[in-house]
Amino acid sequence: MGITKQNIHNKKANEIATIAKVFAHPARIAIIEYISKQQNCICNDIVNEIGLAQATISQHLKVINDAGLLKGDYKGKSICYCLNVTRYKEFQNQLNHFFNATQFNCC
Amino acid sequence: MGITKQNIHNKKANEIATIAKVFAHPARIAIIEYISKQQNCICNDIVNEIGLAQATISQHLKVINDAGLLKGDYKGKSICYCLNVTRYKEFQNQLNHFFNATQFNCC
DNA sequence: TTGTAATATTGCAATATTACGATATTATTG
DNA sequence: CAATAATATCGTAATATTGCAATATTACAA
Repeated sequence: MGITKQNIHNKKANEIATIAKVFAHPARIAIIEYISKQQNCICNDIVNEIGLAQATISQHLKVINDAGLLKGDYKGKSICYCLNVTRYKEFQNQLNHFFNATQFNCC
Repeated sequence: MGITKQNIHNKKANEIATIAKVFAHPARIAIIEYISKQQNCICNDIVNEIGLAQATISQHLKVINDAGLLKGDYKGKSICYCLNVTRYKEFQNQLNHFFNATQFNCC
């Protein structure tokens, strides 16, 4: 993208964009949905479910995790990935706050 | 991205991702915020405000517009861009629906 | 510890996005 | 219609994201 200019925008705009980016790929939506439905979530199941290579799934999980949306505990040889409820709600609130702050004066 | 595999995911996942993508860049957040505050919004003002080239702003506006979020009317020599309230609320609802549908059974 | 199953990381190729200068359109004004 | 101002599009370069095979880690089990 030529030169990155994300730094010219204010902090809040960057925060919203960063949150939105996590949800901006259907594979990540599918992964989040799938995790949310499981009691014990194992990555290998995700691979079978989503239809992408293990490396790719792992990469998407990293994006979700880096955003703070995951908690992972080892259960046997697998990791049980779980959604971080607090963080998740926080994201929802921040997005709603942005939406609600938008005014419609024009036209 | 190697080969695009967005088609392997279900329709709803793609819809959410498509919506999120609009908000996944700080410049677009800034543009939306700026438009929301104006009575008469002119692109040239946006250029001065955001600090990106006119062509770049126009490109971002296209993304926002293609998502159905804009209405534009010519006022004199300028276009008055306005947010499409209905569509905007629709997006907010769809995102909230997705968030609210997420369960937290695990861990 | 050694072996094994699950997950993460690395390296690389393909595709998408971002950014901008130059140029083309468009609508208004004269 | 010609000139002008505002906006869109084109072409291209830089950067980011996505995807996967191969490989490395990791945690448990034997």
